[in-house]
Amino acid sequence: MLKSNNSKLIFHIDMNAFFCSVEEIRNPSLRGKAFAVGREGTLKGVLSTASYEARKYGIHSAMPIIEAYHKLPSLIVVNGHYSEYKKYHEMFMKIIYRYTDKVEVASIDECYCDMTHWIEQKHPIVLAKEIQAAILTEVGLKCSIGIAPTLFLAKMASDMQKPLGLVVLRKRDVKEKLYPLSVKDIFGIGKKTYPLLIENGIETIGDFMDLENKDLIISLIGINSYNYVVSHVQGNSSNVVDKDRYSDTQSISTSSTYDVFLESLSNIIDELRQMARSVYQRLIKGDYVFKTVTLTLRDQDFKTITRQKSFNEYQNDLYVIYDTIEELLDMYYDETKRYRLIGVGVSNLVHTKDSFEYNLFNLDKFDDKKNAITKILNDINKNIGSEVISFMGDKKDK
DNA sequence: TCTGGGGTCCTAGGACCC
DNA sequence: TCTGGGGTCCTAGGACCC
Repeated sequence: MLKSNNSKLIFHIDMNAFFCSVEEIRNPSLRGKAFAVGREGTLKGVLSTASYEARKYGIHSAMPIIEAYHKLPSLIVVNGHYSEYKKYHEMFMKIIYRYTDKVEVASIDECYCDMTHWIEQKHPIVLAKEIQAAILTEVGLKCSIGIAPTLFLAKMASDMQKPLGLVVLRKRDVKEKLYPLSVKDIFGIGKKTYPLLIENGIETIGDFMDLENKDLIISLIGINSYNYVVSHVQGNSSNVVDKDRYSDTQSISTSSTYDVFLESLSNIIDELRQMARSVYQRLIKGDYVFKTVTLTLRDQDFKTITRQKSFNEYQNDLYVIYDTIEELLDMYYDETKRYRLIGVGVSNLVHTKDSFEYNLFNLDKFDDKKNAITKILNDINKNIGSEVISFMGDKKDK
């Protein structure tokens, strides 16, 4: 049989319980125990990841800590160490780059690889086992690898077996292997859409693909979402691994939830300025300029509003962020409300060198200013080292 | 049970222009 | 006594992901 020229060999490589696995390496006494990564010594907040042992008790990522303790009072909760996770990310990625440079990094614990060029030299399963073994022996991490002709199917395949899974999913396997799975296993079906489908009797991917349900599903989620899912499941979605997919940042933001409600305006302004500095530092580090500043406020009823202001020209000044945030706060702060979360963001970003107006009018001043402000920021933030962990495991962990 | 943080993308409505 | 229509930009909200 002739093989299509476009046929590709895509791997999706996914670290198993990544944060917990790193914590086990750092502290081997955690091994085999029911533990989770979150915030030590508090009942507020949610978990980032749960160990496989903890998952047996129904504990998963994004679960409120108090609820997890309810399920398992002896649960161990440890603080996360994000900079460590980044180091381990670099370590396992280095191994993957030995095999190909056609890699799309999807998040800190997973990536897609185009392995098509290996077909003549090595059987895909042999190749995948080799990579798994290298990551396990050299870094100490277990991963699952999904092998398929498209990115979507490869991701579905890597989810099917954990830990150290290795699943091949060809187009002709879709009916047998994918159709029995729940619709919630589809990338893009989340906690709003899933119940909607279930209420209407659409429980499995097979139900979703049944043409008899087509009109019903379109009435529930719209034609665009319907077509999106169908083409992905059929294996007609992208097989292009795009190294640069996430290289251009669209927005930079920070936000924080407070244990006690923020009551005074001056208090809120202080916190927002601190956040503005942190956003600005990342902006400078990425060498971006911005056009839009966004303020986020969430009140005691969990109602969230975002208010933004855009400029006609690209901006690079910390004080523009300060002033805009205060302006927005003046306009939209409601003193009868109590706020539990506040946040600052910038968007409409371009790289400094790509900003025409910017180059034209401000470039000569830019480097001096940038260096001066970076130095000030470094001084200000020197003593702020505490790390807040904010990353969840994969969807299966939830 | 009581709901983190940092992102992306999509949609809908209004303003504005021709 | 009727009030086009397409394109684009902006804002706000929301779903979803890890």
